[in-house]
Formats: sequence, structure tokens, C-alpha cells
Amino acid sequence: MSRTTMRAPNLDWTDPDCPVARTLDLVGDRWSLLVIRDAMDGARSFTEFQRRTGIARNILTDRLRKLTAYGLLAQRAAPSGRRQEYVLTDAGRDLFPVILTLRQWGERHAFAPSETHSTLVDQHGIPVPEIAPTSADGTLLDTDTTHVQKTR
Amino acid sequence: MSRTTMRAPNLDWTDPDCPVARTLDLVGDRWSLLVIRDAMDGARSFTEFQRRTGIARNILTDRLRKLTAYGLLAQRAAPSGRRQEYVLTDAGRDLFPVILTLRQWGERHAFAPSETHSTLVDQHGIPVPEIAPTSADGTLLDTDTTHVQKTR
DNA sequence: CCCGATGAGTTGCGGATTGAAACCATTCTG
DNA sequence: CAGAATGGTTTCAATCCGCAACTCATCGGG
Repeated sequence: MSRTTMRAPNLDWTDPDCPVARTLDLVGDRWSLLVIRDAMDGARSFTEFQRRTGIARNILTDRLRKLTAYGLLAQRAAPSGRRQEYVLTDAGRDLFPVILTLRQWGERHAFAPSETHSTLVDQHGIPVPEIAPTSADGTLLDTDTTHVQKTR
Repeated sequence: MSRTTMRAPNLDWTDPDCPVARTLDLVGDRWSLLVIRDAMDGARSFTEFQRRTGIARNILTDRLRKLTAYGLLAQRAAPSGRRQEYVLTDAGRDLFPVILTLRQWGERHAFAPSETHSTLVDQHGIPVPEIAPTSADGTLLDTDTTHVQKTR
């Protein structure tokens, strides 16, 4: 889990002390996390991102640039030919738990019981179990058993 | 974990089959998740949300209404006085893992080593450990060891 | 009972962000 | 080499957002 040094991308954070707010300042718009999702699922090229997300092309240009500037994507030469491709950096790949929890919440709450949806599976085709936050001693955590400790 | 029936809030999903996209259709804007974050940390009233997030008031009005319509917040009479207050529903509280993973990503990647930030702690004041997605047999999961299985 | 202070919005408006579509320069491909 | 695909850029209209001012109801004193 290498630590990428921040490129001071935003001079003015929405809430400089809150890690949640900082993360959302980087990927909390309508499209960035869908681009990341598709990158995790194998998308590499401009056209492929555009096809999968349906995002407008000028906006995609902007998002790819921003995500690259923030250090979540990197551009490198494609293995075949001399075209460029976008790949996730370590920091970008590290958004996996975020995408996963968004996915699992959606599965639980954004589908009617009758509806079907795609599923995330591991190498053996077994569905990924639901994530459950636990404390150091293994007990389940939720809103009621945790609180934010202000930096001082 | 009670299942709230969807209120068919969005007639047109960005990507109807993908749980990630559906979740982002509900809370994937600039402010909704920060409102949820503050609700989890005890905010109840319009003014309190406004003060904590710094969001414009007309936008806050809109977000509170939408989140209520989507079933993530509910309005009920405040215990003291007859004023109304906004509280998280079960579905809203269930976003805890999402907020937590956003927070943990931010802690890892959105702060320079020298910077300090607020921390999430449990009842005993012990920092919440980092979430690690695992498969059914307990092995660590990431982008390389999972893939989306299309619904068919 | 009247005054000022809050709380909870609503309205109007200018500026920023998006989306759709057309256009353009390279690079492949047959 | 012609035509298609890739990876954008430009233009323009529509939408969204932030700010400030305004409203309306309630509340707490004096």
C-alpha cells in the first residue's frame, strides 16, 4: 500500500479537516467513480470509458485529466501500438473498498426485490460477501457505536 | 437490516443494471454524502446541516427533500418543542460502510504526511481499523481478484 | 402584548458546469 | 489509398449552483 504524495490538487477543500470531504472533493462528482468502476473492470481507452458510462465526451476528457492530475489514473503507452491508455494507480486501485460498499448498498437498497442486477464475484465465481465494519476487538460497528474525534 | 421498498425515485437510471451507478444516482452529487456524514455525527436540523457543511441553503432544501424522498432521511417531530427534525432511516444508516471507506481512503491518500485530520473512533476511543474486503474463504480481495458478473 | 432573535425555508439572479452535437487531426485496416 | 476508428476540441443551449435578500412562523423576554 504505497503512499502517493498529494499533488495539492485543490487549493481550497470543502472541509480541510475531514477525510470524507477531501475524498469527495476528488471523486465526488457525477461521473468520476463510474470511470473508476470501469477502470477496475478493464476499461483502458477513451472510447471504452465513453461507451461504458455514456458520459459526454468533453466531460470525459475533463474527468480523465483531473483523475490523472489527482494521481488516481496514469497514462502510459499501450502494450500494442503506440496509442496511450489510462490505467489505475495504486491510489486509484485503493478505491476498491469504496466502489464495493457503494455496490453492496445499491444491491440492498436500490433494487426492488423482483429486479435482478449484476454481481461481484471472486476468482472462483463466488459472490463477494458483504463488508461489515468491526472494531479492533471484532465487534460490529455502526453509526451509534462510533464518533468522529476532532483533530486538535 | 430491514429492507426498505424503493420508491421508484428516478425513472431513468444512469445504468439500470449496475448497483454502483444506482447508488450514485441517489447520493452521488456534491453534497448528499456530506449531509449523510453529518446526520451520522448527530446533525438533525436544517440550520445545523447548513452550518456544518457550508452548503447553500436552497441546495440544502433540495437535498434534504430528495434524501427524504429516497428514503434515506425521515422527518419527524423533534422530542422537545414542535419543530421538525431530520433523522436517518435504516437505509440511510446503512451507508455507514460507504462513508467509512471514503474516510479511510481520504486518510490514506488525501493528506500530506505532515497534515493532521479528524479520526473515527469507537466507544472506547480506539481508532476504527481499516476495512479489508475478503472473500468467503477469508482471502483479501481487490480489483485483480474480482470481476462483475453480468445479470442474465 | 410587543420586540427582537432564531429557525426554516423561498426567490431572484449571475456565473459555473453539463450535455449534445458537430468538427477535426491522427492512426489503423482492408 | 479510402474509409473507419480513436481521441479529442469547439460551440451553444440548458441546467445547476452559490450568494444574498426576503418571507413567515415561532419563541423568549420585558
